[in-house]
Amino acid sequence: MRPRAKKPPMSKESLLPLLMGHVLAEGLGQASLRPLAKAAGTSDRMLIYHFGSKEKLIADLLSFAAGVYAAGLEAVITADARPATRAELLARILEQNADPASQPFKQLWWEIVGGAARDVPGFRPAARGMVNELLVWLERNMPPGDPDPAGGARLLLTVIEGTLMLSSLGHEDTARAGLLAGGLIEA
Amino acid sequence: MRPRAKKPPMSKESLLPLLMGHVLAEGLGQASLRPLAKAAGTSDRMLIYHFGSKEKLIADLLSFAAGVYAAGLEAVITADARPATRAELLARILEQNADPASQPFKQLWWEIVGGAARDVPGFRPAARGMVNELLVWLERNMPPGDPDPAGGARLLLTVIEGTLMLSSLGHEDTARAGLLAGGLIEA
DNA sequence: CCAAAAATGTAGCGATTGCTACGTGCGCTT
DNA sequence: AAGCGCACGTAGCAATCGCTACATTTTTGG
Repeated sequence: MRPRAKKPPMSKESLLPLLMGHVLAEGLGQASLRPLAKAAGTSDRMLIYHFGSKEKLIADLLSFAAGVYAAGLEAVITADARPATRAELLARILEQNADPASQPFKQLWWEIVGGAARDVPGFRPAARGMVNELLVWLERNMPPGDPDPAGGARLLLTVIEGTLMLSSLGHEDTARAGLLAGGLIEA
Repeated sequence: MRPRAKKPPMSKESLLPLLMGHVLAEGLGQASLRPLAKAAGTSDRMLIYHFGSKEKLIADLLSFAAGVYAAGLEAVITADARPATRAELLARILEQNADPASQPFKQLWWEIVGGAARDVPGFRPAARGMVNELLVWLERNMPPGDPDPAGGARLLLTVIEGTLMLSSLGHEDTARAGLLAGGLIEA
């Protein structure tokens, strides 16, 4: 028998992971239809056919990325025991974030933030969705007996995002020194 | 006398402010040569003539923007008296930053961060230059008698950047709640 | 089994991209 | 005055952009 071509009909759902792979690797700004299509094994013609327009495609892609991000957080939740202090929780997140494997996602994140700041059509809901996801995750995973879980989660969220940004610029040591000085992590 | 045409020969220095105006208004991603040229009252031809290539133009533009940012910080330095506590200093900066007039610059900032994270040719030095500028400014303006000015400045830098990002997404209240819970600002 | 509908390939359109080839006027030196 | 080089305008090129018209195949429903 000759090698079977992929028969399962392509759909938004089957395309989105491939498209996101290309965007993670190449960036959102350089994502034009033809390269995207090639990465997904199709043609620009079919991308428009399935998504209607590039704008809708990007919007779908961003909300898909938000879902992937949320799923990643859930995976961390059940992975290991809950940290006993805020400092431990913060350290764990930052450590996970320092993983080079999460760098493409960080790069994508800044493009999303930039788009959201300029109110590009699908960007703000995606960005807000992701930080909300992180916020409720933090709130649920605050150390037991924390005096102010809601406020503490918001504090951690803020310093996490700040550290994220500084580390994207190669300023991770600066952020770390600040967190140490603030007693937010321990040496 | 008939209306005088502009005679002073155009140069990088005279073009950069106009180019930056366009970039602040329209964004770095949409900055192609012809619109940029129109905003500066020239042609794409002359932009290439003066800057050599678009890449060099963008690099020059970013370092120019970094200079403008630094000058803005210096202006704040001499503007009023030094805050007496970290909380006051932080509050003052965040207040200045909440000014809608600084929003275009924030929008540009995320595009610079995104480019730096992806290591696009002129972006990382510009981004690092700006956060360094802010860092030394903070260090110089820490309240007198602060127990750890260096660490405190780095702590403030981190929470400032985090707050900046959250506020760009419309999450300023979340950041504020976090800073309150952390005792970094006062109600 | 046959027709309607859904899915896909091919080709191309008009616009925009960064950049260049070429010509021209203008001021400066010798 | 003759030459020369800088500063600029005009025109255009090859590549790419998002998208569409049209033809064709594949799937599905009665």
